[in-house]
Amino acid sequence: MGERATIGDVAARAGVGVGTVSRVLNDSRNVSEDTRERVLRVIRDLDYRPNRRARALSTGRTQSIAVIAPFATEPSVVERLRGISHELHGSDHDLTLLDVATPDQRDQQYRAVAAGDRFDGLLAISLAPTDDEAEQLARAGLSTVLLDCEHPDLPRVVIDDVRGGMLATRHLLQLGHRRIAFMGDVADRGFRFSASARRREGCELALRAYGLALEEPYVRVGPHGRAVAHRLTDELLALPEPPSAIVTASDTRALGVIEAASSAGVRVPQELSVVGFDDLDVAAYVGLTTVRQPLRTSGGIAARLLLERIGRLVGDPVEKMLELELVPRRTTAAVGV
Amino acid sequence: MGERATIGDVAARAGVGVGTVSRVLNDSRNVSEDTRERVLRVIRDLDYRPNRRARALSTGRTQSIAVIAPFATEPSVVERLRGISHELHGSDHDLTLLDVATPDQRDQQYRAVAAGDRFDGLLAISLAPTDDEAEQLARAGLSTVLLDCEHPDLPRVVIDDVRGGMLATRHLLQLGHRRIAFMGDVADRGFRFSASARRREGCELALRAYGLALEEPYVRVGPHGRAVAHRLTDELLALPEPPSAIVTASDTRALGVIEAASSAGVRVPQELSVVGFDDLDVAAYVGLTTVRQPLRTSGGIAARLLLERIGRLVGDPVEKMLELELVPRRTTAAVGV
DNA sequence: CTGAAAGCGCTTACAG
DNA sequence: CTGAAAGCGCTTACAG
Repeated sequence: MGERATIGDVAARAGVGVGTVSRVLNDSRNVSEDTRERVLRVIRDLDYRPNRRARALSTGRTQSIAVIAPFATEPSVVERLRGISHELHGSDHDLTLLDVATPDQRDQQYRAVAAGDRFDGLLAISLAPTDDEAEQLARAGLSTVLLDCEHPDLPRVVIDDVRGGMLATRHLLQLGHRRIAFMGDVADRGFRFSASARRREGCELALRAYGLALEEPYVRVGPHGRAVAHRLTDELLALPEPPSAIVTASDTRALGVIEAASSAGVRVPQELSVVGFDDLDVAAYVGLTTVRQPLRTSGGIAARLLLERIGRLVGDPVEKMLELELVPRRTTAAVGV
Repeated sequence: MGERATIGDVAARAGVGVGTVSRVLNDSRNVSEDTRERVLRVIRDLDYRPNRRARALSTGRTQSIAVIAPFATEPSVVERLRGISHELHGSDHDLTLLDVATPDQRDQQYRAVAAGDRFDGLLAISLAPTDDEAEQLARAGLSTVLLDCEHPDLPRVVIDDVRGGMLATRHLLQLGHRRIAFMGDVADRGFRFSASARRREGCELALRAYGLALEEPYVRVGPHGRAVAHRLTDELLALPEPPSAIVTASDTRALGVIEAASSAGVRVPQELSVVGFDDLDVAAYVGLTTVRQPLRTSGGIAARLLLERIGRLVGDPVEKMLELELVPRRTTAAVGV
């Protein structure tokens, strides 16, 4: 139980008061060069490191930021976390991961964070706060940045999901497709995801420009995941007039679509075109046509934004909009017949 | 800045001392039913939640566990983190992720954790501590569990990597392959990874049983990743007598091998058999023959083990050995010629 | 069963 | 420039 040195030990050994040691540690100025050096030497000799808990209690700052994320479901989240983690390195801030697997947990985590004594800042990925939650966070004085979700009062890093849906759909329209289906998230299972609904809007807008509508049987929604997408694809393929192309709200779903097509003996892209969303690593590998968004970068940008804001209570809720790009690969082709 | 209630507020309003409130919060016994109810009512009325920092300072317990992980490199780590996170839910413990991308960071993070005032426990993934570090951790009284790495003094959750290498190699030998190459990690870049070296040992043992040896040109090592594996495969294929099969130390590498073979016009499995390791989701999708290890489960088991040990200073260093299984799919076949 | 007090290891006015 | 002291919000012997 290594008996760690405390600030008192350092002070005693250096022949000064603890206040002076603290000043050397923080203030910098208002300490004579002599004293500073003596204290620093003792600190080194004793291998003294300030206790963060004590400091936190005293200053009200924790040096720790929370990330709320639907971790278990989306590989894209992992990319974002990488960007965040990278940016936090060397910033002297911990990253505490608050994993969310159910709507209940989502609510719980928001409440726990807003309780307000554990973190300096919050980064929420994909899980938009309610008005109520946003207010709680503000009241707790907790700097917050949203990533891949929105709230009018909070700074955020986002993409134009509507445009993303349009990009995917337009690509298919230009290839001659007319029977285009959309596969995405259920409206709202309590997570308050919004990206999928927006992408669907974009899909509808693009179709409308061609005088087409997104008919009900061509819209399939369900929880995220390859297996679900597989099942939904089976449904689409069983339709009297199956679609010739499917726009999906994520690469993971697109993989499920391809899998289902393959089991059903439907050739991609000859008989069915598929567009994903995200451009995960696996997309390049599989040759998936997709809408690329800068996942890792988005995490870095959000983290930097948060670090800038921590402490300062300024806060016009800026919005950083990241670029999208359609990446055509081998899962889309001109319409067959 | 919502003026959160403190234990003092509760005590005042309930007409008792703070010690009593604290007892209601913790002890349970030694408080009259009357008092307890009164205090609990006030706690509810004031929406009081104890300040964890203060509690931590006072008890020396942080309710927070650290996970050191080579996060940025391995998708398999993500699976493990899921298992850990799942197990921690409802345990009232935070998970702080200490990401490691370089050997320097590895050393830094170990040192920071061993400083000893921020965490109740440590879970180290794939990054074996040195004797020195293990001792520091013990001195700091920090409960530690290792996952996918070993130290004689610490409890650990592992697989038999040697056996894993044997399983993969034997499968190929039984298919008639004799020119078998191994592709894995460089000996040690400072991370202290050991899995790859063990798997290679297993590969050699299996070969020896057939009177074969693992010749130098058939051993290719490099940092983890698809791109590197691609390059190493190019080297192998350029050999005067290229291998007919490659055992890789991870699915990610196996994907790089397949990619390289495809670019080089070498058909898999007809001209080249490939075995991965891990059985990531993508393996099933791609049809990769691989050695399956229970990644997510391993995280859960390690987390549970850690939670059991936190606080209790007992500690015979148990070892939990998880099962391996060869999963034959479409990237291995009987030797061609 | 319960209150008053000391203590956890820091920071930060307040004097000087 | 520097020391002594109060305070951050808890827990936990110590009395009673």
